[in-house]
Amino acid sequence: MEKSDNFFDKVYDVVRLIPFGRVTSYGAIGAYLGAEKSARMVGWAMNKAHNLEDVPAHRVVNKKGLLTGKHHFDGTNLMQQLLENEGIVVVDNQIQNLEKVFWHPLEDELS
DNA sequence: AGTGTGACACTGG
DNA sequence: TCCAGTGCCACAC
Repeated sequence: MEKSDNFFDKVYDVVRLIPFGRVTSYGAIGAYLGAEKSARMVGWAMNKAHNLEDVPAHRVVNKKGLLTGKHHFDGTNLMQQLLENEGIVVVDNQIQNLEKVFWHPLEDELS
């Protein structure tokens, strides 16, 4: 444990930094890690992350704002429910007003 | 050491 | 905007 799989660990860290009522994309996280082209890897990281309660994977969606990973959650609409619970409007597994709820990891550093 | 895979992103039609 | 194909990189076996 505590292998600190650099890549994965960073992904988890970024996801945890996602503020309430905001979402981000795999690509954005990948870019933050310096692996913009490895967006797919981010999704894989989430695959393990969804086992970790510390990582709000429901706040991570694809660039289209589509809840691609909701299929991996316990229930069926659990991911959507969680997002709606944060004030995010989701329709047909797609986030509405994505521009408004979208959060950029790098932007957080700018603070 | 090699193969398969993946919750994506991008480009072309 | 949507559909299909391609690239991409790192992990798991």
